[in-house]
Amino acid sequence: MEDLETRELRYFVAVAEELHFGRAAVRLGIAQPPLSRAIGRLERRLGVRLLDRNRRGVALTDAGRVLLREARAALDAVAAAARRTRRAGDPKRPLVLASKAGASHELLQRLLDALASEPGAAPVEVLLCEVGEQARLLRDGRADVALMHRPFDDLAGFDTEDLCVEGQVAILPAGHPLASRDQLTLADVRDVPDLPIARWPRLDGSYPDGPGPEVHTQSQLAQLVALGRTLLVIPASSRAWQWPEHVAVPVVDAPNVTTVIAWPPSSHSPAVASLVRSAARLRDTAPPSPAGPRTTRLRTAIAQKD
Amino acid sequence: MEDLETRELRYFVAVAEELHFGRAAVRLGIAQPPLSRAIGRLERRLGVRLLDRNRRGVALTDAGRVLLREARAALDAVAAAARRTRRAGDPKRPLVLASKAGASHELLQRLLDALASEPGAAPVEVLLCEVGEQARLLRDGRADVALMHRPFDDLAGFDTEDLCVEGQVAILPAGHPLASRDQLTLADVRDVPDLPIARWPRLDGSYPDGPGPEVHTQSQLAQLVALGRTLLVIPASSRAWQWPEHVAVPVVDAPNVTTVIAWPPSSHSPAVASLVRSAARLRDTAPPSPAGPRTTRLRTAIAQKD
DNA sequence: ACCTACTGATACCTGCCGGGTATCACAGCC
DNA sequence: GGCTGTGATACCCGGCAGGTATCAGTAGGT
Repeated sequence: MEDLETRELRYFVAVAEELHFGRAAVRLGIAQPPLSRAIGRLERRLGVRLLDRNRRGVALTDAGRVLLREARAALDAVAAAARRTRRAGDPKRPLVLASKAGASHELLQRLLDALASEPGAAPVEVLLCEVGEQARLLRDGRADVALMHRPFDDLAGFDTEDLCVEGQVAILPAGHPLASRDQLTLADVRDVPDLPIARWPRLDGSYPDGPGPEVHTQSQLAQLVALGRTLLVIPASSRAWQWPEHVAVPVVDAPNVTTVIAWPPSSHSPAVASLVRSAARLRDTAPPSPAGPRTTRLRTAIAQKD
Repeated sequence: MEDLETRELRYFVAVAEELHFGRAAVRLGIAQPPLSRAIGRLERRLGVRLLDRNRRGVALTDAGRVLLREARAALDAVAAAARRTRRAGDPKRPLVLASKAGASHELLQRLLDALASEPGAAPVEVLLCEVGEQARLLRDGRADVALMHRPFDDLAGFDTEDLCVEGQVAILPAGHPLASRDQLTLADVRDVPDLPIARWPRLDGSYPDGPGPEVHTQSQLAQLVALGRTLLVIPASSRAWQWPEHVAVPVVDAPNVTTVIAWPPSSHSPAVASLVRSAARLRDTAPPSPAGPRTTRLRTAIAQKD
């Protein structure tokens, strides 16, 4: 019943992701036989079958799926331990704040300004990342704190503080008929035949079925909109998407999006606590649009550049 | 930069807790020299000094304190991975529900009754534990779901759903003057000279200073109250404490206590989700105290399956 | 049916590293 | 100064991780 080693977990994750011992071994930089042995020993020690080795390839069992999820979390925790310890030893470590590239730009700007003007605040390093990447950065210790968006991002396992609430806009190619409307509903933008919703890859890299184009970066998507191939519904403050060729139209019945500041619950760092306090103070004293209370709806119709 | 092994983390935690290489080695069942080497290698790999080896013993550095906290979390995550995987392989595994012994007894009773009468529900095993133990049981995979109490328990890192809100009562020895009152305030019960508040051990086993008796189990404390040596302020539904020699008097200005059902955010198990749904349904249909203030927030955000 | 290609499992060897014993170096303390 | 107790160092040994070579089963092409 002695507990698992991280090496075994890494090996299992590699095999479970590749579903192929040979490729997994290459990825791990070892030969295939030791990998087979390690997985076999893991199954023996856990007393559970993790993989179905059928004809031509490998499939995960139910227990294997559980271990894949748990092992990823455990490996993240181990990596976070190493990273946070290294950074704790660095006397003038900056705090790392992760934010989705292009999202909540004004909020981030004001937050950084406020921190810069505060005398005792620790320096902050900003890490701009792709959609959904913040959670992993927080979990494995590469970031100390992150700006995330409810209900889009998975906030499970983090402590959070709401910062602001805003509506959503549809981003359309400028020439499209819908672009001339001054407001839309979800029904209007759902199933527009010539503007199918784009598809993002799943964790395993595969794409869901559907008519829309396949994308994996924000720039791709923004360009596809400009080309008149798809449309988006995003929070009003997202800036990276909005090209001159785009038109933003408020979607009145889309669910509101809350920008939150999130941090790992294990964090007892005073620097993180003080950053969160600064962010909350910012929210309470300087609402982004005048006359708004804490939950200001910033539905400012985005000015079309020129 | 290759990542840490769980063995190294276990070794470090042992040393950090014992603050003594020899004793830590005994606890780990190895000799002292390999332990020194392992810690030394860990420090070299992390590039950080973890321990101050001064004259006569060892002290943690700041980085060491960070690693101690992170390593415990990581080891829990690894242990949870093993436990949950084993249980996933067991076809007729019961769900494990952890609850503080003696707390929320009626709620627990009704929950179990409701589950027993539900046709498709998985069997539930109840794990009664000491104060504050639920969080660790959830974190390291020994429990799937737990009843916890805000603001007493640390809910950081778990998903929760509120179940009920209740006031608090003071538990007094029957003969005491205060016991004849029909209600009290916090000012009444604070600093009663002959009934000082009891002291619980900290994580490291030491006790805070103060006049009250030292306790580490609920039964001890209940008996001390019966003996007229201390008093308690606890949620009204806590039953384990209430002996015939006790009198419970409502404390009108004590903060309300919310009983919540909590589960690890990684849990995508449909069995856990259905149990939480049952608990929420129970709350919404059969309030524990008629006309009592209760929260009817149904925020079913349970992730469904993998 | 054959052969072939490709899969993961097995056999066996080797070198490294984790763990053991013996000892050292250093500090406090009678 | 010796004594005691600490962690570090030196050195040896055995087990296990990792390598190569090979086997074994299955799908597919002919």
